[in-house]
Amino acid sequence: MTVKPASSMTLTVGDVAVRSRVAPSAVRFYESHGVINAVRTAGNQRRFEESAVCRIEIARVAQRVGMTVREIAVLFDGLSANPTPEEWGQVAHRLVSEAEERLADLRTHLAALESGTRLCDIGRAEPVR
Amino acid sequence: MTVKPASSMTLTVGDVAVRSRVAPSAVRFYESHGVINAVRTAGNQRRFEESAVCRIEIARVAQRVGMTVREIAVLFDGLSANPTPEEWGQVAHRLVSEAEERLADLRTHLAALESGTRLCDIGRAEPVR
DNA sequence: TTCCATGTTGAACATTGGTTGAAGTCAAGT
DNA sequence: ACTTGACTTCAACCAATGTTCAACATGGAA
Repeated sequence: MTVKPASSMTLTVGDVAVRSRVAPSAVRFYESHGVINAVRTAGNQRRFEESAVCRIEIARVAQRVGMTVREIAVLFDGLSANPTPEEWGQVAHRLVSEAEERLADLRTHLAALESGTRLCDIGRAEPVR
Repeated sequence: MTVKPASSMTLTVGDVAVRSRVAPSAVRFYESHGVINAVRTAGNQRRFEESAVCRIEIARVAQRVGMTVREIAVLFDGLSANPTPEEWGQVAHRLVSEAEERLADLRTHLAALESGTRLCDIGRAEPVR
């Protein structure tokens, strides 16, 4: 049983840029940093999978929750050229887990600062007795 | 009824650096960007409130969830020199809300990408019939 | 009152995440 | 075959978030 490539590596830098609403320079930047992958044509031009668009869209929201481009590239590391919904699901899960962990850290630290032994309001003004 | 200042503006850059576990250069950086406030001694040296330590500690965890130094400075904008626990609580709440909003955005976008009309797995390989 | 650890400023450097521009190549339509 | 828009690389630049260095000032302890 064979599979049909179904539009494999057809998108140019400009195509990806338009579809993911980022500048072409950003598309090249993401490729050079391993967020997306490309093959080259005989004439040395990049060609991307449709999945590159998705990766970029995910990368943008991931950046908003504090992930670096490097971390995002690692997140996408084992992802195949044409990821299955299950693969996307795993990536999404790892991303949400990471973001939840950071939010939990935020809450923990804030709680510690507000009520812990080393609390924020030490040395505050007190009524003179 | 008067209040006792209780260590108002006594901390040097080095004191704040040690207490908040950042470099002295970072303390100066945060002051220059409005994350913390200082008064100057007659000899032009910075003096900080204890609250500066807390601001920096909050700032560090806030950065981990994607907030910029500028955004953090805005968050601290109305905060008094010696904030009450209520003021800290408000700041903490605004911070957590912002982080939750970003996490919600992340979930929304991921859900849209995974299952929406403009889904990630369009053009995927299919068995040849 | 002198010492020197710590403070000050300013500029240069580093890293991350890109954008812009120059100079040249590719490819798609006529 | 030519034109023209989109592609290529490389380098310079930008903003954010700091660090480091030089040159000089301060201030608390002996």
